[in-house]
Amino acid sequence: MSSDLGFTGADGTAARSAAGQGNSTDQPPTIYDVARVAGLSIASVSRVLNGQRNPRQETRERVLRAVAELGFVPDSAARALSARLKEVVGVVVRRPRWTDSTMFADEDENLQFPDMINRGMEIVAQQHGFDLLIRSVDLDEPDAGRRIFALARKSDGLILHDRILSPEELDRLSRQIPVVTLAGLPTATTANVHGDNDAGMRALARHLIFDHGYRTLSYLAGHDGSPDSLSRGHALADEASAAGVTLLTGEEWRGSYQAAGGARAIERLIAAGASLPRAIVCANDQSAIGVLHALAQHGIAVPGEVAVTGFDDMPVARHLRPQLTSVRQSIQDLGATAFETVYSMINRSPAGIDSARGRDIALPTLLIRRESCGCGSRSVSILSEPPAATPDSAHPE
Amino acid sequence: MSSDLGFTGADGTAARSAAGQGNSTDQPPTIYDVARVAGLSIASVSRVLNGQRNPRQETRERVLRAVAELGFVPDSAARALSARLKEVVGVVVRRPRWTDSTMFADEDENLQFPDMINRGMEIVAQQHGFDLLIRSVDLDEPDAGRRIFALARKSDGLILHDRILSPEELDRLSRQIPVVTLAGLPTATTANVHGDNDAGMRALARHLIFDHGYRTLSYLAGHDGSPDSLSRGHALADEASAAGVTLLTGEEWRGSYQAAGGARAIERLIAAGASLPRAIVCANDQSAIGVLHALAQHGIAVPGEVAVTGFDDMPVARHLRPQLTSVRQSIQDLGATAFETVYSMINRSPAGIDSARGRDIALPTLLIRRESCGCGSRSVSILSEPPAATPDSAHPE
DNA sequence: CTGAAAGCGCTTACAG
DNA sequence: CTGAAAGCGCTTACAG
Repeated sequence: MSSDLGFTGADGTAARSAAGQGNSTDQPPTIYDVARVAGLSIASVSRVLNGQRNPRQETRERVLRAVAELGFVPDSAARALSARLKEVVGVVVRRPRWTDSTMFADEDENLQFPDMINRGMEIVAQQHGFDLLIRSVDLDEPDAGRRIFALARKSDGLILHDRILSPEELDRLSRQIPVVTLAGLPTATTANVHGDNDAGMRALARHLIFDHGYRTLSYLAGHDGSPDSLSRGHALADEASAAGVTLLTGEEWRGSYQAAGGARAIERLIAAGASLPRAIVCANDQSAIGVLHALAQHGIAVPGEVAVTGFDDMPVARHLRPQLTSVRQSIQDLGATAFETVYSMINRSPAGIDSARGRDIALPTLLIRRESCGCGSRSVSILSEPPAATPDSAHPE
Repeated sequence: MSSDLGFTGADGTAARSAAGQGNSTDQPPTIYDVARVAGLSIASVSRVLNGQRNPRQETRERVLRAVAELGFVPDSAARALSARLKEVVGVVVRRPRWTDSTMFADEDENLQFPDMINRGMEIVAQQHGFDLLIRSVDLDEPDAGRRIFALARKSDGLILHDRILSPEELDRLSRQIPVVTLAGLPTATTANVHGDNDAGMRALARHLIFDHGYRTLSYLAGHDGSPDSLSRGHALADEASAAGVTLLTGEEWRGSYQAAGGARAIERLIAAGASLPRAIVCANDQSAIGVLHALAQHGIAVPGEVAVTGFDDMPVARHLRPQLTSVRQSIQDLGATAFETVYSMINRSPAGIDSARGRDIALPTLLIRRESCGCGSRSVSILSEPPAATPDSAHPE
């Protein structure tokens, strides 16, 4: 049991003298060293290690003993080359531009979103013996495309956080290697994973409209062209028009998914003398933080005068004053599911890859009512069930 | 210029029909495809691509054209195997145990520290065409050692955030592959990178003792055996004894580097009826957050009754009430330097590796005076220069 | 300057 | 069940 963990028997010298002269750098042992020590062929060593075609008990033991003695670990490059499996999934994150973060030094928080997703991936990846190769790419980079293709050649599959490739590039890439996006929409050859924006936003919209009775809303969007921002916006617009409620949108309501963008939008509106809606629905929590900040600066009471909501329910949301009403996504699940999806595509079965391709996987979202919408202490107008201050209300499926 | 970026000419069909039948999955082109299209040998293609032994202008052009047409990117596994360079550095992070984070849901913030270091690495890695393979390891994992050796076989070098390996394992590993630690102390075969704990803590200690005149201090340590925590503690003890000031330490002052640990320590002390020192010096900012929290719970004024300081100067430090006095480390530099160090060890020159081994690289730290030490608005007792509320005072070199 | 060939360290049909 | 051999896709001496 103890020697079974490997590396234990390694007195070192014996193994090392066999491996070579190495003074400052010992060459790690190869499968040939193991075969020699075990008195077997490298094929047998390989079979034992990979559990193929069950070898004789004695063979197995000799191999295992030699492996432990030498501390042998197969070289991944050789393994990858011959088995056509690198056990690596590449992850592409868009590097945050430092342009929008002067005002909120903690904007680093924003890193949390992709980082938390990656964390979810990593946990699952590990269970499958995979590692993640995370590469951040700058949108303005001239050869972002090349860098992603290069990453692809280091990986068995790719997960893309953002839209960086042109549709043509994405198409070519996803023909060569399994690709899963978190960026919004599947294509014929890629799968996509996303939070159920539609259901989450509809639940939130109904809560604001019917439970609180707000008649004027605005949508503070995320950055241009973000599919998440778009689908949230659509769902909200749909609910608003169905209920005959006014919804303000447009350029002046464009944010950046960052606190600074939300704050700036509010500052401009106030400077322009615009009158604010009864509730501001933000594309994400970060934007809402900026909005809360700007409103506080101008002494506008939240939720008394203007209600504010977020989306994502990041950990920080419950610590804001007032506590932020938001729509929870299980961020780690997003990552875990994205990984499971590429993994199923990678795993040999060309059937698997074809069944996953083109799929759009929506993960459940949950409306979390806190104070900033008007619930709790200073709730304003409740038409249906009493809104709870605790996270318990589910969205309609 | 436009076609120089690659991938542009790829009408696809021509290349693909050459590459194979592939319906759902196209095989990426290999160097053989490029050679065929260019009418040259694979050796020439390789030379052009790697800038070896300058080939004729025409040869170069033909290769480049074929590469662009096919969208060729070399397979990393094949490259790694034959060139003995993977262009990957493995990074081992200790996975945070979820035991200590019940009370502070935002303890995820703690992830920021290793994440920010990794970010610093990544930026530099990218400049050298390297990627980072980040693997988190659980201390309790029975075969943490094996997982790290396995990571080593996927990498050209390793950066270890924490102490996980036994000294023997670390020794064997670092003989096989360049290893840089961030964990505290170099060995004969590894290099270490760390913030200059000693200078930073001494500057802080002198500030508290001489500028503020505090005569009783305590050191709220980090988790057991942390070299950073130890050297900070030593420096503080040294300054305290030199100045004839009382320093409380010991088991009751042990924290965990996390907010919860700091809060718990204070709670216990108060519950035990212990009287608090004039200033509590915490091993890091997170601990200080917990301490501030606990003191506030008991209505103890900071810095009026008890001063509190941190270490690290995380972004959040300036947003606390009172703003936290701390010792700044450039966290990204820590990562960048760690990478530069492994990189220099990897880079062929056995001279390079031997000169880096055994080195202990200290990065400068900077005392940041804010409110929690007693500076600024409610400063208490100033013996020397007026402490500024802004980050400007340097530590003694 | 260029090409043919060996070799990197594995896995996996193919024989026996 | 096991071994000899081919092959994965590159790089790099070695000839020419």
